[in-house]
Amino acid sequence: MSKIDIRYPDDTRKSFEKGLAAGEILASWKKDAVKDAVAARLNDRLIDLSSPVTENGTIDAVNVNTPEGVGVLRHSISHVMAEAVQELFPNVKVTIGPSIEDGFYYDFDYESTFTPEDLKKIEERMAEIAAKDAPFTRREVSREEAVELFKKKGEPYKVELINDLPADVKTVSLYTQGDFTDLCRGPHIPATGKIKAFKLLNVAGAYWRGDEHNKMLQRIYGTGFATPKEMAEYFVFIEEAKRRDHRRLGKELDLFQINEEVGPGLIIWHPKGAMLRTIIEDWERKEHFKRGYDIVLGPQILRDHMWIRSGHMDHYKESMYFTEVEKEGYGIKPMNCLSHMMIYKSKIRSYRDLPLRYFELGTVHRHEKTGVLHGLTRVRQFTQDDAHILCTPEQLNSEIVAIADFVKYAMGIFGFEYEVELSTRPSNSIGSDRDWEMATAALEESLKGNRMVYDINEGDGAFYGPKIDFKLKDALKRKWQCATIQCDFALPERFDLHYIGADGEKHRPVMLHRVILGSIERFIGVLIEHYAGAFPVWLAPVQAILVTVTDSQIPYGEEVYRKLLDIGVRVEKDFKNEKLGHKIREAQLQKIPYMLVIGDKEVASGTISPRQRDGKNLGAMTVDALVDLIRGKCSRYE
RNA sequence: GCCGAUGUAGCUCAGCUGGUAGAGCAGCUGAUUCGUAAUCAGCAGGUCUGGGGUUCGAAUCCCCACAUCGGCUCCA
Repeated sequence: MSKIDIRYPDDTRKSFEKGLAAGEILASWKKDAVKDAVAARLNDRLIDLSSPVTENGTIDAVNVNTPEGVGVLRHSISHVMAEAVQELFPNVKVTIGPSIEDGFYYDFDYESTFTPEDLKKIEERMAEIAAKDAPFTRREVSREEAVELFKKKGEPYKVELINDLPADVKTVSLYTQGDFTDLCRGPHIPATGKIKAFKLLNVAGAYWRGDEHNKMLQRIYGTGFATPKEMAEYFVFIEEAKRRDHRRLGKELDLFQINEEVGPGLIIWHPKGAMLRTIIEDWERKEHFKRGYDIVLGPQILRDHMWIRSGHMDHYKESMYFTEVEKEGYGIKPMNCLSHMMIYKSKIRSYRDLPLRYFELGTVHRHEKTGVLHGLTRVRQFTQDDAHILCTPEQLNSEIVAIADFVKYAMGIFGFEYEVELSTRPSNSIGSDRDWEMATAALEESLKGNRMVYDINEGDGAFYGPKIDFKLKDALKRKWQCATIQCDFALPERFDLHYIGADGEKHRPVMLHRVILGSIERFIGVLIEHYAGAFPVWLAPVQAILVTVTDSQIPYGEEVYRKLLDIGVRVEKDFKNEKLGHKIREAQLQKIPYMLVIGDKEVASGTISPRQRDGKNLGAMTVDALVDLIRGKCSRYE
């Protein structure tokens, strides 16, 4: 037997007989190294604790309290769920079951449907399997052997998966626990006894291999944790997230409604929501002027031939609404770019004019499929903080960098963290290969030049060009695209845009489509959840509310009210015949930043006593002092 | 669009196996005039999402539509 040399994370080294199990190698390093371990990492590869180690390298334990470790645990729980499901429902066909953020799922093909009672039964069966402490065992077989095995078991999906593996894959690995064997890369926990806390959450439809042309399977979602305590904490988080849900807060704070009678995906902004939106839009206009944008406005409907020329008719028709005016077909705009290009085309442009930056708070309509609508974040009519920048190819990079800076600044203002993705050419696209390469390279170089961290999203670009997407997360960690920068060589070509260069010749400009907040509706949705409805003073639709202790202070209260309104403070009054505690509570539930208490003392001294939303009492102060306080909190945003 | 669940007063929700609808909060009226998260009493409020059907009788059972919720696909 030959020897292997092993290095541990603390740089101690040992040598072992080749083929010793990873778990044993770890155990001989530190006594408790495998106590919380669910797998091992050998040279950056995850393996089972029971896997024989046959090569030199660095080894470490993967503990269940790490993100990777809990992923292994959840993946193993999904196998246990599949075992339980097959025992309870023998004609179910298994497909795939990975771990995901916060849990796991497994997709099954089953002619009937799983009910909540079924989930309960499955859960009980899983607990029994866990109690058995059955070991997970791995074996490698040839792909032919695996195909035979799954054919015999009557598992066509598994057979399809194996058959679709690349030709150079000669063997596959199988994992067995109890009587259940699954095609799986692994690794897995040593035995089902490691499963201490799990819960099945819900059933949902999911297409086989994520393709809507394929059969719809039934996906069971669940979650699992190292300990019941961690799982309890997770459910507390879920409850908190539900309290932050913008659809709930939108109702409670009286910001907006979506009315069935009016139509799905259409937002009706109530006074407070409209105020919030106005504040954001005013801020945006100002920020755009600072950065050299021109404000423009285009019509809501444009003749069909415009959409034919742009390619929307070929590539976007099913998402558009159409209408007819005097027998002439019109398309309701789903994007703002066409009008902006017509502005560009309205006269001859010189290279000296570029870049031109046209900004519009443009309202667009998109016919979203019914199942995708979601509060403010996925709607059928929305307003974009849209701009189109027409520039020379040489100016592209600095313009993209400037936009990325703008995004960074804006997200800083609202306190958002975000992720960046570069989306490349989709299958259904217009434009030449060369233009796509140039456009993609321009975006990528700007990201790299700015040392931004980003992921690549293959084939997810717009039909006219690649894009950089900036994604924000909502309270339930769902990601929403807000800002985006799209590089477009195709539309300037289609609309024959040009400028006169220094050489006196015509040249083609490049167009950048970009939004900073994206859809204002969506952004506000995410913003509501981000602040849990407790908006900072500069954004709060109501900044302060006057509350009287008794009716006798009403005349003074009215005086203060008029003064604050006049100064421009967004103030309300609550002079109802209720006890102070009642009014404080109502203002608190409305998350108003300042409650201005007026009792006899305040009337006598010509003051108000502000109580902050956080419960802190600021004591009596003059109205002027309060105004200074509020203005101080808003100054950064003016 | 697809899969599943849900749809009762302005809001949150009860309403068992079919026997003609109930609470809390909000609203209105009155009493009370009170110092930092709910004062008391009374009143009013519903074609039980809509449309068909089964039945002597439907909020309850069946079918269809619409909407919402959770996913899938798609997407700002």
